[in-house]
Amino acid sequence: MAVTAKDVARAAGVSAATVSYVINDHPGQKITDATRKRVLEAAEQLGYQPSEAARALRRGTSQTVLLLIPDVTIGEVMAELIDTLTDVLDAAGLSAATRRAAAGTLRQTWAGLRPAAVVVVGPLGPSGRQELRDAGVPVVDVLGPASGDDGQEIPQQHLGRMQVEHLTSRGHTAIGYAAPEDPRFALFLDGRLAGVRGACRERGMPEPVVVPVRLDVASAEEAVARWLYAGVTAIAAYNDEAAFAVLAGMHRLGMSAPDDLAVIGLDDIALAALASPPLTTIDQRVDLLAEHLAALVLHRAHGAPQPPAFDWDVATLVVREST
Amino acid sequence: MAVTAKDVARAAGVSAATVSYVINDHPGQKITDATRKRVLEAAEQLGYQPSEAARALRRGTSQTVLLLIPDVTIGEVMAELIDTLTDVLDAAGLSAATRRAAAGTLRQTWAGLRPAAVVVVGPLGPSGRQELRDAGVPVVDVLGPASGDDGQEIPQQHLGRMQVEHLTSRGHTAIGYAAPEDPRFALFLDGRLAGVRGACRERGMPEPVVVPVRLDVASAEEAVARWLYAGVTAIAAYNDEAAFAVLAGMHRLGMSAPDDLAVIGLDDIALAALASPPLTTIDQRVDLLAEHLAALVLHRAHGAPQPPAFDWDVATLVVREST
DNA sequence: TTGTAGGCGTTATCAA
DNA sequence: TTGATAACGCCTACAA
Repeated sequence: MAVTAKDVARAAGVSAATVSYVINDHPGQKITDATRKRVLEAAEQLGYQPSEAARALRRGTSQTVLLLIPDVTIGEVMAELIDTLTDVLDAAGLSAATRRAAAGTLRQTWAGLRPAAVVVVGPLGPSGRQELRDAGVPVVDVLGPASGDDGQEIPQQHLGRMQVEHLTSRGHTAIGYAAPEDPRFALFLDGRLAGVRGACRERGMPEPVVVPVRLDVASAEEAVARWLYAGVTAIAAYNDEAAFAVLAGMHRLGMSAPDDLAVIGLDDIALAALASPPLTTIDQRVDLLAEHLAALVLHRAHGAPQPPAFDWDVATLVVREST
Repeated sequence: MAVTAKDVARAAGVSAATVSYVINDHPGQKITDATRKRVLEAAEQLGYQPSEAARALRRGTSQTVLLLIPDVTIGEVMAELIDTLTDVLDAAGLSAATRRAAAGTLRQTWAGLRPAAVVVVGPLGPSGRQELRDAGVPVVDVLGPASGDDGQEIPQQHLGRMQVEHLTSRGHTAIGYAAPEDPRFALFLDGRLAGVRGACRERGMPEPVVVPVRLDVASAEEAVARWLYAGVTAIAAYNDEAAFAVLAGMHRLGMSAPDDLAVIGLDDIALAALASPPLTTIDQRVDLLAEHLAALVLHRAHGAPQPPAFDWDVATLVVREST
């Protein structure tokens, strides 16, 4: 059997209530140093850990933060986001549980858990958001302005814009965009592409030539051919993987970056430096974003001080040789 | 306020106990169809979800499965493992929570949670394992025979062996091994390398020339030079990323696979097909492994039928052009 | 077939 | 400064 507060109380010669006071540093409770010491020692001795279940029942809300993630194969970047978030929350005594946003009814997903907060990484309709709000569950949003005042926006547009800025700084005036086909990428794709489109328009450049690219050479080869036909001289890719595909397609056609076609990726995955030629890309610093989101959760759920607004400009251009 | 069983009971004109019977299909309880219907309708109507906290408190154990993962940057494969595991468990009504194996005291990590089971992906000393066993928490192990009878073994050795088998089938008799430097990879590296060594020995081949490789071109270039000097004609890499590094190093030296040096990776990440040349590798089918682990958890924690032993031979050689 | 009551471990209120 | 007690929501003997 597990060690309970009562066991500790008995060992320390106090009541269970006192144990609770000591363990939680109950504000406004005066505990003798001697008593405190006896309790802590007994707890240590017995390896006491308060039952999360009982705590949650009593407090009406658990210490679990629900991470609603999109229904896409998890890439390196998403993994890092979840990972960092999990670690930081863990350090604050919160435990993260991930669920696919798509799985089952939304209500089913959180209602039983009484989460301390929900971090929305994937899509979540306004009705779902309202449902959560009504239930008093803090919602922290990774995406989009649709989330309202407590939402935070990954400026996906900003990322697309940065890609175009770099390409034009290299003298390119007609660019193509390598977009993944799977509609489940739409979540981030829409923003990034809008940024690219906007940046082109502002500069008086023609619309970007958007071509779907799968992660195989044949598909990429075809895409490259289309871009060439359209007179494009540089490609912005949805992410580094798409950029790899473009490079592979070019390679197959006997072309090489940046002379035949310049390529810029997005994410700066570990392999980006190993591409041939090494891939110019953008590091969106998802680690910093994760820390910010965690701070936001702590603020909304635990009354921690509100973190300063996130500085999206941390995204960093990593210039290598493909542009 | 959250909807409780009592609310449902009131709405359906029955007692809370009856609600519990209906919700849980309590075995050996006869409930009138009319009553059952009324209860289910009321529950649906009110959006009732039983409190996990109260359930856990009552049953003495939560519905959470703890995933102890190694303290390494999460790669595509580890992400897929965690991801699949989370999904399958979720479908069975269990929720997965991940923790770095290294974070804090082990006891601290699980004791409060009263997990339904612990899946050990990372390292876990025998004392820790014993502690869990003493507490009656089922342990499911991804790695190594050290885990005892309930542990499952990823045959890391088998994977290394497969690499060598393929290379020898291509006529190579002297091979090199590309090993990541970070000691935190030791967990899997040791097994894979042992498999490579064993396979070489069995075939009367010289010991593999093990060279550390970081994910940058300079490091890889140096490694390739050392292999050439040692008279090696083929490289087995710890994983696909290391293989990419080797290819990049060769490229820089004006060499190309497989003529100058053959390269085989491990994992079959999405980018493997886009390497130049496309990377021969091994798909270890971590998705199937994850499903098996989940079945094992369900068996040990929920009394589900014991799954058949996992067939490690599902690992599949993916032959492309780098060998 | 359904209802009543007790207890799981914790914390908050109130009394000592 | 500390202790007794009730209540959080659920499940399950047992009683009706």
